[in-house]
Amino acid sequence: MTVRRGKKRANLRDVARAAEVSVATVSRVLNTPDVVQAETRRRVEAAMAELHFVRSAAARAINTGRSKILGALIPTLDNAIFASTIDAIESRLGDFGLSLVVATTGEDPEVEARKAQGLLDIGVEGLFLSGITHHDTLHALIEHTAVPAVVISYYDANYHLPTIGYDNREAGRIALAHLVGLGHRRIAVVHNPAEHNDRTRERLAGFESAPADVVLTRFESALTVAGGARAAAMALASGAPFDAFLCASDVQALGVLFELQRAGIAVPEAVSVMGLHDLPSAAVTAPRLSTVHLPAEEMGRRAAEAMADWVENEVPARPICLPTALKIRESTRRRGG
Amino acid sequence: MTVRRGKKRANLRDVARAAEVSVATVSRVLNTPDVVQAETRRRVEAAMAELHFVRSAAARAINTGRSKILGALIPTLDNAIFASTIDAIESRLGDFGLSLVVATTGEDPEVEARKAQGLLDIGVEGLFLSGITHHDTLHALIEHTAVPAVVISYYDANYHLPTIGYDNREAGRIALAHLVGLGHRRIAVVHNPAEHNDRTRERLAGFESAPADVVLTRFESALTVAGGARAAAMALASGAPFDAFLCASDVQALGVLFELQRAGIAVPEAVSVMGLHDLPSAAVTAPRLSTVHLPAEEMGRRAAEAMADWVENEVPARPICLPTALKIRESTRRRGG
DNA sequence: GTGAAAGCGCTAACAC
DNA sequence: GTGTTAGCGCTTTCAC
Repeated sequence: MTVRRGKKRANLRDVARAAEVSVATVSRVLNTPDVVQAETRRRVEAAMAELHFVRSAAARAINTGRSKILGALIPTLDNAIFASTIDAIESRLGDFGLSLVVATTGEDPEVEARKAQGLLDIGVEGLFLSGITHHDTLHALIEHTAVPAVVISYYDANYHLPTIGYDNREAGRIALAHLVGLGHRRIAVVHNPAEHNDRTRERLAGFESAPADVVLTRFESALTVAGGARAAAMALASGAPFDAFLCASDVQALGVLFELQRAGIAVPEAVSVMGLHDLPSAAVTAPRLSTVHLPAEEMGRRAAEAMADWVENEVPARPICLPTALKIRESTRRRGG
Repeated sequence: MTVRRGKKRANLRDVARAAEVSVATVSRVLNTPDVVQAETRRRVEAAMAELHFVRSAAARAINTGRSKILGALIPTLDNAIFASTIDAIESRLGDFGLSLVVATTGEDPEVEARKAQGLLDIGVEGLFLSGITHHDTLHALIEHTAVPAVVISYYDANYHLPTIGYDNREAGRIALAHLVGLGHRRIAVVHNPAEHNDRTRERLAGFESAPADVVLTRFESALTVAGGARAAAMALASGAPFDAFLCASDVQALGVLFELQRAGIAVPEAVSVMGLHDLPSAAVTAPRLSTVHLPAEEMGRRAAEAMADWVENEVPARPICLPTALKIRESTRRRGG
């Protein structure tokens, strides 16, 4: 069934007829205007305006083999973590005339594989993936369709797909080292479930670089502000004394900050709190959050550029490792200092 | 598995040839499987699997006139405000086999109009718009193309496009009334620029419902946590005494909370802080934020459903006004109480 | 139940 | 510079 909404819209032939030229000429003013005589072009443009002509993306795509649409698979949008990256990807892609459709996976590999199929069904030319942990089906899909795919938020030069991100383990190490350097020994580690999340797994591995006299106690909860608060409450309820809270993400660190304040525990006087990510709001909390900066925005931009180069010029993306940086603010202090 | 030579992927004809049937039959097993004889269908399905057949969305779209893609124009993704709504839209749309491509406008009407054109160029079947303030070009575009468009985050039954949202002015009124009912008279209003933002404008209008003896002083800054903090700092620096901070959005309220804490001003003992939106984290702050709940998620769901009904069954969306609700938590208290 | 064939709206040779 | 025309991959009558 062909759906006709209101007045059927004008097509190339209609414009050609109105401008008294051939469809080829109309197509030319659309694609290579400078090759058309000025006067002819003017007539065609007038006709297009008159008829409110909008070229059919589908027909265009079927001929060029290009949809100009890319797909991104991310765990969730409802969380500041991916927002700035997606924002950067979308914005940079726009500079190349490319669009982005984002699909959320809820961190479920099966959902991810299913949505990837859906993305391919609508004709995306390339895929942005988060991390390297994926369902076999997705891997097979990428291999069979040979669709350009780049991994973000993770760096591993040896992965079979190009990774454009940062070294999560190193970031974890830096955060841990900062705390240890401050003399903290009894550390509460707050993190989200790592089962399907390799970024978290790597950060936790980085935390494990602690010297033998440092005691790490893990508290796991959801990757939300509320989750962080809950984890802090669990740590407090455990009765164990902690010098510092080390969070696998700023989002949870925010929750930890709130919960400690609620409990009347002064940060950083009584306990230090360390984040990891450097969300925009991390610089504004009270106290301002010490954290490890992750170049989320630049990563998005670089990933978009690499993808554009891939789909436009057939240059496959290459791994990029972006540097992270320690941000010492107010939420961490020398033990007993 | 047969590896195809060249980069060309299998098409209907290839599958038909492999299964020794006609393209029509292959098309049938794709669209109306039950009308095909079981054995034939089995052969076709085997051939499709063997060739890793993926039907071309473009070719499909050109025939059906349907792209199954919708577009959303939102100010930004880098801000919790739209995230849950977009998340809900995307998710609900998925239930109807529809995809979403989101474009960010940075709250610039010209950018919005340009991106809307871009969305139409890639063939979206419908548009989600934020608020009712748009560039003339966009209005003209919507009228000429007759593309289904629904407005979210706003409610106005008389607007020429269906609005699915809430009454921002009423929400503002509720927030203000709560503060006034608590005995507050000197109120610092923290808000983002309202120039291109009718939601904000309406909320401010709601604030103006204050009795004559209430004094409202406005502090404008960016719609971010940092912006809220900055506005609070300005209010504090002004030297004027305030009973309460009334924020046009929770995002800014978070910043206000942080700044007040930094300044050593107890909330709600010394001053009340009122938000508007009820972000997930509002329930976790210290103190927990009193606010007016905006049904962001339900709005996204309802908007998606209305849009699906529109593009699938040609029933135009109708305005929906979702109720807001006062959430009294810990950040507001009776004056001197 | 299945096949043949006519398009859908556009691009890209190739001709003039 | 411009026109003619053959497809692109699929859906959809309409025969059989």
